[in-house]
Amino acid sequence: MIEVSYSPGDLERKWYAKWLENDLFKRKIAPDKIAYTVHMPPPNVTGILHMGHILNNTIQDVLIRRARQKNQSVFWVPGIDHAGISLQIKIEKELAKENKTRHDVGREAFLDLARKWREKHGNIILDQLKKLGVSCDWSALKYTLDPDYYRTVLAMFVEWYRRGYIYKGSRLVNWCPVSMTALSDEEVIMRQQNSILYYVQYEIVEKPGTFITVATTRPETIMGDVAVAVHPNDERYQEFIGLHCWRPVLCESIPIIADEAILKDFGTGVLKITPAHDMVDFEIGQRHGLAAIGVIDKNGKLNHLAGPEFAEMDRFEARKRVGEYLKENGFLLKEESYVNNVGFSERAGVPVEPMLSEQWFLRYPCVEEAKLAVQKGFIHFRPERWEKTYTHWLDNIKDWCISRQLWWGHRIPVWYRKGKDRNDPQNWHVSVDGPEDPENWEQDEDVLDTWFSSAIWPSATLGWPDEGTMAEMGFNYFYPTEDLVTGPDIIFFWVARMIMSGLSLLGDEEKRLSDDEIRRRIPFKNVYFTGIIRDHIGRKMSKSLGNSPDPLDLIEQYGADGVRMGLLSMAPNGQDILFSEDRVAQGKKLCTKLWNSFRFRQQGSMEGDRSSIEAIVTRIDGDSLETDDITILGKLLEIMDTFERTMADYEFSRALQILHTFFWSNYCDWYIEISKMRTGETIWAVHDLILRQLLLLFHPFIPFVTEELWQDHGYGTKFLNEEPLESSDELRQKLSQIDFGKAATLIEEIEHIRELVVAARALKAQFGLASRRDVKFYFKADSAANEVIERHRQDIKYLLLTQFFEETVEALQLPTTIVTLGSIHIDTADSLDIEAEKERLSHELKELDRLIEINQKKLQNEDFLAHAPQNIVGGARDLLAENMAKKKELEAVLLKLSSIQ
RNA sequence: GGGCGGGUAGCUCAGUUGGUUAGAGCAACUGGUUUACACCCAGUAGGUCGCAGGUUCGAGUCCUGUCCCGCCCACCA
Repeated sequence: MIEVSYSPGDLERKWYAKWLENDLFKRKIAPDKIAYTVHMPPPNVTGILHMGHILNNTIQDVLIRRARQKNQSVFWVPGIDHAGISLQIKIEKELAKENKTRHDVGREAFLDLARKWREKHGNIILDQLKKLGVSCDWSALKYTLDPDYYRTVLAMFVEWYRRGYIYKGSRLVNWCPVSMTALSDEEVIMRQQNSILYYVQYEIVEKPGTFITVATTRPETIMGDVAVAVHPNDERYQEFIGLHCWRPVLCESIPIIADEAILKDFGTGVLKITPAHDMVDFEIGQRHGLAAIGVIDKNGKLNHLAGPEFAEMDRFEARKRVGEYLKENGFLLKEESYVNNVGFSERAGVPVEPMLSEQWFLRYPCVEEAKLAVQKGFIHFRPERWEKTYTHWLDNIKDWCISRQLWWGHRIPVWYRKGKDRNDPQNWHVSVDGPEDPENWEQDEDVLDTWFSSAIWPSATLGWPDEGTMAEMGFNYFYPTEDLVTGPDIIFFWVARMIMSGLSLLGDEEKRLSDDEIRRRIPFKNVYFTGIIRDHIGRKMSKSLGNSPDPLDLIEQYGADGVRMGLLSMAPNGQDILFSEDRVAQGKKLCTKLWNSFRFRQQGSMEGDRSSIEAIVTRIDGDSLETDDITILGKLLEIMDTFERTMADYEFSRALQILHTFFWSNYCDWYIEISKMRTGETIWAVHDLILRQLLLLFHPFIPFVTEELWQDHGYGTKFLNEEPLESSDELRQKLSQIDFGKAATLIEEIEHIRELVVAARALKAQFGLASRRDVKFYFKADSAANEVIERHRQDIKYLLLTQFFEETVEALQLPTTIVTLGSIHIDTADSLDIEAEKERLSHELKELDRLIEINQKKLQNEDFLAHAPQNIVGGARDLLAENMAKKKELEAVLLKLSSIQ
């Protein structure tokens, strides 16, 4: 017997421990079964659990548990990411408290600190996930800096280097002056800024006293100007092209050139060219063979090339000072405020500095195949619209800067011969294990972008490229994986790169991959993009806003089951999610209701065998079955079908809605109430059938409470998730002794009874008699309807809480309501306010008239009759007839009322 | 500048290939402890489906235009 009240905390801890003890989540290579694999997006070691994790992992757990119910061999691979730049910043901050930099402690000591931090804090988020009930195979947990994973990442670098996709070059990259490293384009986020547009005059060398005016937001880079450019067709400046002008700061003569890239209608149409500090300028500089003068250092301060007046000055301070200098010396024509977009470092939150530096780059492999894989449906995105975003990115893809000037991460496996030119590949050694004579070499100081290491995640976690480990992990069995569940914000960072990596590396280099080969190499077949969780007014959840609830608090308060249920119910397909704690509370309510429905069940005899469907079915006596039993079972089979369909489309909240309505409205509010009138084993067996099925259907969403009820109720000896879930057809087979042939008409009959009960209750409520039990009802119906009512008379009386529900042959002078089966009168026992009643009925009559008019109009329309399909026309006719009949009844009652004065 | 998503009841959202009288939950209001459940039950009220055209016998659903809100991409200094 279960406890009186449902309290999730203890039972959730209990069952998670038991599941782990019994290796319920452990993968099994079972060739006779279909493999079903999912990779958990590895959270960062520095991460703290937020609502996004909860949603994401709940969805995965639902998919995984469903797969177990379908008797598939399941492998859910958990992991954790070393979070390169993020943890490095954290450790540096800790050092800063002691006034130290990483250079003070040295590389090895620094890495030790980071490792220790990870050991201490790195598993917190995984422990938090366990509270949610995630059923992943913890024995397969992979960390991106595990020794074998580390080697795999290096092997990936070496292989791509060997194939010619990785190269080293001096390019203008996004530089973060705070983290002191290069960043990829994806790590730069554009933000709107209120800037100042400075109009600066440059005097023409050949025409003293004549000026050309440049508009710039970055005066601090003027010292790096090597030219001034205009559009070749710009009439205003034709005479100046080919001449020179004086650079206003650090005075020097620089050429005036023409280039198509200049926009005539922006600012003055004149652009200052600073190749070392601007992407466009860099390209123009390349085209015109101009030098690049870098005046800003890696720490964001100006250097000696900016001249003694500005050297050592911070770039933003310098912007102000140069502005003042220009003003004081008469170069500044005017300044105006101006809103522009500036790239910021995602992690450090400061503007990035385009900086010329030596970096490693990846030319993406298999770009075309990656597009095809999705276009041809080998990989299916949900919602599908993300395909466009994905394809658009691939169409405009640029080489990826993969080197980072950090220490925490996978160190680039390139060695340079000591004392030789590092830029000459003759002096390079590229391998996983390094040169045999390490004393003559020094390794590249940089590490790889964290996202580079996670690009190979799906196959590396399954043992690739080591054949022994692959066999042990069951690579050929579990790869390609089935579903990936992730946020659309990392579609470029992670999803696209995993696809390209898999396509490129899981086989030899080929000019063009065949469709079969693409299918073999892709890392996953479906990508489900979740929505982003926002607060109740649509703002992104963030620490600084303090609008993000702590998931652990929620779990404490509502149980993991409640949180899972609540979150899924508020997560429509592919749209952002407005968080509402109210929904979480509702999630818990559902669990409580389920709990209480079992307490109702336990009031009945618990003698009968419940250990299987077959056992339950043998307890059913076909002759004792009533309309309500067949109806509820028929309804169950019906919703199982729609449930399956919506789940197959990954429409979780809709599927839940279907279950919820069946359980709450059909089962609890109707069937349980009706069955209170009944006795005998058959009715309890029907309850067992329904409850058993409900536990199975609900289990993937609320695993804990369903397990508790399953075990307590004796539905089986195994764990609930080891029990297969029948399809509705299989269940129908097992219930073959029940005649569902007439279920459709029975459902209609029950609908009519329900309509009658609802209407009669409403009548009772309208006259304020809801609390009274001695209210008398009369009904008037034709003979067919009378038979139906007679069959359900006891139920009706019970549901209306009345002892008196009798037939009358003529309309009575009592408050009345008209339903399909006939008219219902209520005896208010008080003297009737005839005028009020007439008004109430007239109001109802008006509504009926409106409905009648709609259908009459339709049926009088010849075009409608000619074009509309038969069932629609028939439906309109039936409806009209039904409403006409009701109207006739209503008018009869009204007439009766009018006859009494 | 380009692309995508959204605008349906006070709030959050369903509404499947156009087809019977546009739904649910929450909130509001009314009444109720009847032996599973007040984390409950019964009932009431609340909508010109952003706006304007069009196609159609029929439009929340399809087409065109338009206005808001949100996101992504993009080198106008």
